[in-house]
Parts: sequence; structure tokens; C-alpha cells
Amino acid sequence: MSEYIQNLNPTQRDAAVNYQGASLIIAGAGSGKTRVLTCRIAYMLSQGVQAHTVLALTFTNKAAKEMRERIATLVPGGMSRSLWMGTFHSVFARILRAESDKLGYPSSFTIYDSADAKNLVKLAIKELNLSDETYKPNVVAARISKAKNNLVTPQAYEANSSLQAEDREQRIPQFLDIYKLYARKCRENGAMDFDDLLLNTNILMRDFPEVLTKYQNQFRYILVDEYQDTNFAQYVIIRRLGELHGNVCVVGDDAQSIYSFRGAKIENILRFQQDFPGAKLFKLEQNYRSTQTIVNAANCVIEKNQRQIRKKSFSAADEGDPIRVIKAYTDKEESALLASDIYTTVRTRGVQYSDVAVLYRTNAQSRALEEALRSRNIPYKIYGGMSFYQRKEIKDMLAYVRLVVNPRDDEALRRIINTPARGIGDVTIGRIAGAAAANGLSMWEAVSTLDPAAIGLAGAAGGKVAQFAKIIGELSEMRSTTEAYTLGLEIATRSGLIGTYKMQQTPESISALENIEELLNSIRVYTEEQERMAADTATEEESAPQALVQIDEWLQNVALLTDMDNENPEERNKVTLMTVHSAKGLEFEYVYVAGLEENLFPSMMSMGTPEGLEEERRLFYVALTRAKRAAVLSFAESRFKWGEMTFGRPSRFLSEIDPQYLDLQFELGDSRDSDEEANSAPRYGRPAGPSRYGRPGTGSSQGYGQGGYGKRAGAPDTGGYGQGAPGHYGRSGSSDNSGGGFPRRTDPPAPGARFRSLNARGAAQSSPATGALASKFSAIGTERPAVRPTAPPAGYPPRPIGGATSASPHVTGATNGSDPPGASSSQGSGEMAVGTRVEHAKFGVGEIVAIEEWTSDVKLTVDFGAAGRKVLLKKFAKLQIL
DNA sequence: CGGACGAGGATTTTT
DNA sequence: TCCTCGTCCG
Repeated sequence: MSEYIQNLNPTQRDAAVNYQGASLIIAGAGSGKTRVLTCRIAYMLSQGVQAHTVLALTFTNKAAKEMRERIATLVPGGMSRSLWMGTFHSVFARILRAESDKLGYPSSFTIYDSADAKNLVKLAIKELNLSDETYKPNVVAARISKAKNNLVTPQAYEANSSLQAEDREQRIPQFLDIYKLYARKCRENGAMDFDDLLLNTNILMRDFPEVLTKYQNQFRYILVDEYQDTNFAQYVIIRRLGELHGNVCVVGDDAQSIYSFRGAKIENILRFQQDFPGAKLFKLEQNYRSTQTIVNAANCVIEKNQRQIRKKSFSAADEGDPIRVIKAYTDKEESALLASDIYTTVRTRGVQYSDVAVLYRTNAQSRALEEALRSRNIPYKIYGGMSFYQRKEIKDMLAYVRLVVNPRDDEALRRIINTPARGIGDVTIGRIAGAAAANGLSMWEAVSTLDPAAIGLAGAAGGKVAQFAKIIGELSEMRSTTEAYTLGLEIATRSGLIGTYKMQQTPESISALENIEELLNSIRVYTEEQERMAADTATEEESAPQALVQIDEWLQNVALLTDMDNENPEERNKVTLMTVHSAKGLEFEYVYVAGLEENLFPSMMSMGTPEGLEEERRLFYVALTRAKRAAVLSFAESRFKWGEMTFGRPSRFLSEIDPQYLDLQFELGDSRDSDEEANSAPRYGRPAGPSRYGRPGTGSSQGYGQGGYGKRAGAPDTGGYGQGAPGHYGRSGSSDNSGGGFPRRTDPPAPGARFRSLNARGAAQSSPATGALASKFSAIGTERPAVRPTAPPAGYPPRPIGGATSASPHVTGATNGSDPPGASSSQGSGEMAVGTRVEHAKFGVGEIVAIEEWTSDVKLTVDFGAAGRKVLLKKFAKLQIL
């Protein structure tokens, strides 16, 4: 038996080797879950299971990528590449694209993220002449999402009188109309939102039995990671696909189910053995991550939950230090104490900053921590806040790409028709929309085919629209003949985005440029990867004269990516700041959990129901079990919340830990004298209890939850509508320029607020590869000398390093040896001119028909005769001069 | 049409 | 606090 199996403990081994039939693997925190999963798949492959018959689903791209990489080291050759491994969304998007005709979608359908979806909801509300006071876009979007996650289509909704009764009760009687219109718009736009990917997969499998059968037959083995986080739609997909062969293996930990607010159903895992009778149960209970103290303390807490699969996690590691509890008078002091504690820890315990994480319940808490760390010169990085893909400039760029790829995408057109500002206002847009509707066209079709005068676009407006139409028209034409990266650059410039930001010269605009450039860089990396992979398979099979890597492909890929997928090589050795949610699945030597106060952690919003409280408890369990060597818990007696001082008591979770595991230098107040709060006071706006910590005379926070947000406690099966991060993403920057005392070399002067986004994005922006381009975009003054060392492109040409394949298409610049833009001239040593005959790896021999300077490179138009005329970037195309 | 100012709103967020 | 969005004027 292979070595990797030998190295597993007996339970792990059982779980890995028994791959026939249904299995439920309960994997406690730190129990080697990923290891088991990868070994199991590797083992299956070694037993002759065909890779393409294995479907392995995860929740994050990162998890999928890691797993695939690990499997690749365990099995021969490119075997792992044929596995169907990915997130639910990406795998089923792939299937939906293949089967899109059956559902009446184009195979290149756009994927709307939550912000796009919200915009569309707004539009639908407006179009129905409803007030967005009554119909709050966030609430409506959340309800639509919830319906979809529960497989309730608009038709089903219409047939369901109790749902509609609920709407009436909640004073949104016309919700169904919005839902219908929204769905229709999605369809007309050729777009699916995240939830549609799952819903439509279900519809596909429900309405096209032959399709279902096809995939049932193909996927003889199904594995699901983090099963406790599946929602109903995902659950039904698994059941359907798995019922033929019954080889369904789910892995998860009910104690770490923390996403119910997004529709995750802990029941799925609790019920698995009923769903798949005869399922084998494996409990991985040995924790390899943490000290005994930490594991035991975490057990104390989770024991208080009623609904769970009982297990007894244990650690064979050292007993370790007791968990310290730190009390502070204010949040500011708390942050300062933590910062200095971190400082001493790093100094005295011989650890790196990167071994330390500070976790908190809400993003708002990060600010104070940031300040404290900064004033002590402790490097840190923040996760959360606005992600790269949510930034305006990125969304704008993506919208251009989307429109070029999918001309039906009205949502994209609306976003960019006046971005950057070109004088096209609401009136004009309204006219276009009207004309489009009247003629049964998409807005782009209307703009590009109808006579401007005929749709009431007289004079100036008409001209401006025509200009816009020309840009998009030309870009669309280039789409099929131009490589993704080249087209990306074209889009960035011709749209005017780069030009506008370049002119502004504000810290924001510089950062925006860098972000755009980073996006372009990712296109380049993706394009290269694809070409390399195509080249690899071409040698194995036969050289298929592949079409060039089009931007379509990249777009489809990028739509499902998040920040977490971009690893940041330069973010080394920094303290990590993140919410507990984001920390799931990670581990650190030293973990600080801040803000352990009643109403914060556990959150006030969740404390109303037993289920809510249990989830908070699981969340705390997750937080604690991230720590390998030591955990420190802290709370503050008073805290600024929304500009007001509030007073709190220590979290009940602190007192749920057996004191023997704690290092407590003071009396822990009883946090559970919560009776007074149960019967007094409405849900929101409880006056700060005059506990022994409370200072008198501070009625705090009056009502900030607005009505209609939280559901009423008794409502039947309506749990937790409180979704949709209400416009909280953006932190696109305030102004105060503190000149960036923080040690990051290439940061633009970093104002406190925008620090988050920049850092969250990561240092990739400042990697050498991207820095060059950045300076091109930004203006005189920051520009670098044109001469750069012409390092030979490392990762290119031919040989991919070893078996280390498939780094995500999104590895940021510097990492995988992609050549810096400046290195271009090294490639073809210059002698290209119009008329030069060249050879391309894929298109064969051709002749250069045009040459044009392009930012840091040269753009070539090459006529390949039979293969057609292509626009290529010189540094990129690897042309051989003949 | 687009910038400036004030009101309102603010858990958590794998895709 | 501090960010986003909507309204009002130039």
C-alpha cells in the first residue's frame, strides 16, 4: 500500500480506503481532513478509478486548487488534471455552459455577482414603479436569493400561497412581480447570478432526464468538502447525481457550520445517514493542530450546543499554555494591549508576525486594531472589506469585457455607457432602453443597429452614443481574432478608463490604475497558462490547431474568483487581521480573538434564537481552534459603536470555558444574567445593562436595525433573511493622507481607510512585474526609466516546471515566472517589420502586416493565411522570425 | 450632466 | 464613525 496511506492514522486510513458506497467523514478541527480527502482520491485513482469519473466539490477555489495540487504529487502524470474538481459554482457553470442550449441560454452566459444582482433588482423595482423604500433592494435581493437556494422558481413561488402570504405580512406584496421581472431580465441579458448556477443545474437535471443520466453515469464517485455548509440547492444536486451509484462521500464538521445566514443547512450533514442509508461513518477526532488546552477549551464550549454529532476531539500534543484572557476598558485600549502583546510574543517566543492572527466578529473592529498595530510598527494585512473584484475600476473593466463577450448584457452596458463620463445621461439611457424594449433587442443591439434619430437621440446625445457604439463595436470585432491579453489592453485604453485615471493623479486614481493593471496581468497569466496547457496536451494527443485564447474564456473563469484566490507572495511576515468567518480553514501559531463581549460575540443579531446562538458558539469554536500553540481572548468594557460609546459585559463564551484552561487575572463577570434583557426591551435598542461594568447613565444605541430587516422570532421557516451586505463593501477611500508611515515600499500614500483595500488586495500591485506598467499608466514623476533589465522570461518558453501544473490562472505576477512587461525586447531580438515572415506555435507561418507601439510593448497584426489574421503582442506571441 | 453636500444606515459573506 | 446614496444646484 502506498506510503501516503501508511502515514495516515487508522481512522484516517479507513476513511481514505473505503471509497465504495456512501461515507460520512466527520472531521473535527485540525484532524487532517484535507489530507484524508486527497489521499482518498489518490487511492481511488491508484485502484484504477478513472479520474474523469470523480467529482470533487469544494466551497472555495483555493481549496480545490490546493487539493488538486496535493493529489498531483501523489499520483502519476497528469492524472489529476482530469478530475472534476472545483467549487460547486464553477463545476456546474461548466456543465451549464455545455448544456446551455437546453435551457435557452447562450453558452457564454454572463455570471452576475451579488452587486450586479442587486443593481438588477433595483432596476426591476424601478421599472415596476415600486418604491425602494418599501422594497429595499437588499431585502428583495436576499429574498430572491433565498427562494432560489430553496429551489423556488418564480413559477413555484406563484403557486405557493404561503410564501405570498408571508410577503403580504412583511408588507412587500409585490415581491413576486419583482422576482419574475428579475428572472426575466437575467434571461434576456443572457446572465445567471450565483444562485442561478445551482438553481438552473437543478432545473436541468429535473427537466432533462437524459442529461441527468449522462452525468450520473459519468460521476461514479462524488466527494463533497465542507458538507455542513451546503444549502438546499446543493444538497439536491448531490442527491440526484449520487443516487445512481451511491458513492457519495461527504466530509465536514457540523461544529464548524457558520454560514446559515447564507442558506447553509447544518441539517444536511446531520441527516446524511438517513439520506444515504448504510453510509459508513468515520470520525476523525484526533486534532493535530492545537495544544490539549486549546482543544479541551474548545470542546467545553461546543458541548453546550444541542444539535450536533457528538464527538470527542483530543490532542496528543503538549498541554500547552493556558488561554489568556485580557480585559480592557475601551476598544482602543484593547487594541493597544493586543498590539503590545503581539510585539512581545514575537520578540520572546521566536515566532514570525505571520504566525499571528487577530480574529474578530465584525469588520468594524479592525480599525482600532489597525491603528494600534501601525503605531507600533507591526506589519499587518487585512482580509475582508472590499475585495479586488468589487472595486469600481475592476467592475468597470469587467463590464466592458462582459459587454464585448455578451452583447445581450444590458446590465454591463448600463454600467459603462457613461463610464468614464462621456456625457450620456439617464435620459439618453432611458431612450435606449425604451427603443430596445420596443424592438425586442438588447440595449447594445439597439445602439448598434437602430438609427439614432429614430430612437430620439438627436444631436449631441446621438453623437456621444455613436462614439460609444464605435468603441464597443471595434472591440467586439477584435474579440475573435485577438488574444485575451491584447484585447484586455485594448479595452482598458479604448474605453478611456486608463486615460481618465491617468489624468486624475490622485492616490485613488493611481491605485485604480494599479488595480486595472493587475487585472490585465491576470489575463496575461491566464492566457499563458492556457497556451502552455494547450501545448502540453497537444503533444500528447495530436496538435489541434487550437483557437487562440479568447477573452471569453478568461471572463468565465474570473467571474467565480474572489480575493482569496490570489495568493500574495509579498504579504509575508505580517500579522493577519480577519473576521472569524474568513479564518475558517486556516491555522496560526498564535491566535488573538478580540471583542469577546455580549452583543458583539455573540452578536446581538443572532442572540434572539437558540439556533442563532448555537451558530455563534460554533463560530467561537472555529475561532479558538485556529490556534496551534496559544490563544488569547480579549474584551473591552466599553466600545465605540457608530460613534457612540456602548458598554458591554464579557461574552458568555468566556465563562463557558472551564477555568482550568484559562489564565484569568481578574474576576470574570457573569455574562449570563441576561434575564433582564429577555423580558425587557425590544429586540433592538436594549439599553446598556447597568451591569457591574456598565457605567450609569448611558442609554446606548437606539434602534439601528431597521424594521423589516430581521424576521420575527416565531416566523415559521423563514429563518434569517438578514442577508446581503448592505452597501458595506465599499471603502473606496477617504482622503486623509497620513503619508503612510507604514512599511510598504510601493504603496501609494496610504490613507487609513483605503489601506484596507489596498492591503487586502495585496502587494502584488507593487511586484516588479506590475510596477513597470503602473508607472506607465500613472504619470510623469512616478515614471521609471524606460530601460529595464531584460531578464529572460523565466517561466516561459516551453517547459513547465516539473509536474507543478495548474497554478490558478490568477497567480499574481511575480510568482510564476511570467515575464515582466519590460522584458519584451528580449524575445524576438528586434528585427520585425511589416512583411517579416514569422512562425507562431499554433497558427503556423504568417506575415506581419502591421506594427504598432503599445504601452510597453509592440502590437503585431499577423496574417496567417488559412488561420486568419491575428493581433498579437510581440513579447507575448513568441514568434520565430523566419 | 456631474460635483458638492446632507441624510440614513451600518453582522458575518466560500460563489 | 464613516460610507453610500440621493438630491440639489452650477
